[in-house]
Amino acid sequence: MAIATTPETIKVACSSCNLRELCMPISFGADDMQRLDEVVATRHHVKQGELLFRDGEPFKSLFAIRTGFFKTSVSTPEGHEQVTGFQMAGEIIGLDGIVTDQHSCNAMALEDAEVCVMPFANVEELSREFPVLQRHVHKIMSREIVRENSMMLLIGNMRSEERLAAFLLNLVQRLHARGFSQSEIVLRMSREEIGSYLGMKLETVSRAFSKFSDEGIIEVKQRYVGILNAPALKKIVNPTGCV
Amino acid sequence: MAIATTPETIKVACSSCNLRELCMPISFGADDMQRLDEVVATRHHVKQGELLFRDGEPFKSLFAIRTGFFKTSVSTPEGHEQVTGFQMAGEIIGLDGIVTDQHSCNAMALEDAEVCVMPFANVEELSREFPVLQRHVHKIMSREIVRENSMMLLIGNMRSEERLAAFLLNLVQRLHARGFSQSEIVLRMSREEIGSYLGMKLETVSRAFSKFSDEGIIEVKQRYVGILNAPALKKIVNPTGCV
DNA sequence: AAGCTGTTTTGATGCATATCAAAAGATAAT
DNA sequence: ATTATCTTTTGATATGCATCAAAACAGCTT
Repeated sequence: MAIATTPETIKVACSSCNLRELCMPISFGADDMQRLDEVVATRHHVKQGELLFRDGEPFKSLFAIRTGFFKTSVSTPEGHEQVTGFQMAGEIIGLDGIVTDQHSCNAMALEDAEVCVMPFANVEELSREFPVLQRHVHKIMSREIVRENSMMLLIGNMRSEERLAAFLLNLVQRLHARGFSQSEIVLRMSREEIGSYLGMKLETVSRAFSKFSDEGIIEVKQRYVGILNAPALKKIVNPTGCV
Repeated sequence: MAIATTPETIKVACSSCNLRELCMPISFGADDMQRLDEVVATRHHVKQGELLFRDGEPFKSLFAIRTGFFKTSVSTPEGHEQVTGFQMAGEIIGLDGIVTDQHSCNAMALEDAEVCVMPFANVEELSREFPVLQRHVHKIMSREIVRENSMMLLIGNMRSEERLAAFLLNLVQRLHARGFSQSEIVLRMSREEIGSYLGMKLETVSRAFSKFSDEGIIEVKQRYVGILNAPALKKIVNPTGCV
């Protein structure tokens, strides 16, 4: 199953986890809270560059990211990679494996990471018992469907600069929800990985960064990105400004 | 909620539905089978061109397509439409609405259609009672996530002709699973809708059709498409032929 | 059958992004 | 420090697809 992970087995409780608001924002009684802790079997560390799971591997568990940063990707037979998402603390990965009991994408740690291993059998069992958990699981899956809908819109309809602007805004918004700066990002992924995610080439990504930088909208220094003019970025994504 | 549908309210049982193998391929005892029938509250007819649900509308139910053909789509504020999927008999739509209790896309009937209305509260209640149904619901959502992953790969990495070839093969495969021909399709959607789905313009879709036709791979007569050389189509999608 | 409307095809041209190439800059290893 | 390796930037050019335009075609209406 999970390959390239350290065999470490720390048992830690959801009930006392500081990420619970993001990961399991559901309210239980004190007694039930102990039951909720049963969803997480163990924790695993994944080192930068290692795979948490890979395409074709048997599916057993979902993973909640505690620390670190992941990318998920699929590939053509010829080896062209398409990054399908970037995931950070509090987010759940592995949902792709449910349908066939096999994972259908790769999940690589872009920085040293720690994940909570949630055997899917546990998730389903507790979901039957606790409607609020059941609802939460459904929402997580639905959210992923909606996110991918909007990615199809982005890749299918927007131009390169709009895509990059949308990407940066989405990233900073999610980081801000985790207590990071509203205006500063340290990218965990390469230009090539951004390009793969957004359906463009790394050179095009680089050029778009340079253009935004020239226009004073952002400040770029390697993987550091400072957002100097967020409204301008938003206007690039949505020129009309309505909504 | 569901707009532009006839208020018809026919109560029909899943247990005796000829689409059950596609829609609810789960085996129950005779007694439990009656309970399963409770997922479907009513049926609705939707006329060609009408919306089953629209972006922003409150989410109450999932819909199982009994007959007919749908497209789902999202839009930019400026009004650019991105078709996110085409759905046919036996498939489930509405999953996008779960996360926010509001639909986030539009679902339009591309031909007169009939759907089974499955109030999501029923689905969740019965899922708690029947693990096999619970698992099925999870699989349906996971399948949608995996499908959208592969759409991102398609739109982000393939060229126009590869996209159209992949589209035709996918369509014919799904139709064949429903008892239709392996080599003939009557398209329910316009060139523009195909283009929107595949991230290309209607003219480009048309040119790709013409090219395939010139090469003798397919036969095109308006919305009728005959597949004359399926291996050639497959080779366009996957030139190396491995896998 | 004739006229109208919307869809599809085909052609000519333009543009955004890919591709090719090389330099500059960062990171890691010796 | 020095060299090697990988990433990023920038430039020159090519190309696939979009755009613009118009004709051909099918489906309706009268």
